[in-house]
Amino acid sequence: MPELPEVETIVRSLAPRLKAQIIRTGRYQPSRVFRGTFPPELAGVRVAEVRRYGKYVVFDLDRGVLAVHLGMTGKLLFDVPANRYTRAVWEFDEFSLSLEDIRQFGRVLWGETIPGPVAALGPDPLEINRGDFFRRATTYRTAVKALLLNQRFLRGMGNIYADELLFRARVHPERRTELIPTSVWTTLWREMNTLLAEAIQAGGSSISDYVNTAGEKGSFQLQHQVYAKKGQPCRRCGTAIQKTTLQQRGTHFCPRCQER
DNA sequence: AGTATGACCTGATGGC
DNA sequence: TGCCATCAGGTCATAC
Repeated sequence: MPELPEVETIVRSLAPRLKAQIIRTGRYQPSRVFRGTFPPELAGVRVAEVRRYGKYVVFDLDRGVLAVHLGMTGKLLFDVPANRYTRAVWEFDEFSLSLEDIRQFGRVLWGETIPGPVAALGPDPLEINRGDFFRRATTYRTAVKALLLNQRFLRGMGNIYADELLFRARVHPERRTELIPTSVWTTLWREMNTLLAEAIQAGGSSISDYVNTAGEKGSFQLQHQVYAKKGQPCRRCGTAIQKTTLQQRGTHFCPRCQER
């Protein structure tokens, strides 16, 4: 479910409440989310920081690091009753924090330092400069959308924002990276920054059921120009938006504005 | 080594 | 109403 702007929104609502709080209990329902390894006993351990790392919500504890990926359907919610999709509950003095995840594509990782799979991710899209973006991008030979979805290239872009970015930059999703000129990489970098900033500003995109920890929906879906707009007229040229499949992901674009 | 392809889960939706 | 196929914001293991 959540991509960078949604996770950023979640982290911003989690951090003020959790910072300096002490975990009293952690309870875990056996599920795929844990990949066979549960976190150790965390009772009495203090939360130092909560931050976003790509699409992960990272809890820096006084002892160890808890990293939560929400997958497609994961939610972190305060003070909700348990249900069949509750995978983890952390109790604090004044409130509880629950992880719900219907499809179990999310994951909970623990490490004494940042867990390996998290550390292996590429730079943050909002922190990388133009030169590094260009240098990293041009080391790959693939369809540009596949590059944007590759978390080792950059951490945090997902299907919605890849499609929206490529529309803004007027680049066809299947365009080969080795054929993209420097000027277009510059455009992609610039548009990526404004797109993600605007999406964060709007609290992310709520397509069906995404909500932040306060139960509030984001509103950036109102600003989508191609995602889930199949058949609707392009906002720039009026041509019907097309939907295809690329790497088994629904891919939306304007066939006129985004030529191969 | 880098890239493409199923696999993993459950629920919602749409066509017949 | 029921059944079946398809789709969904993501990664991961395996096959070329």
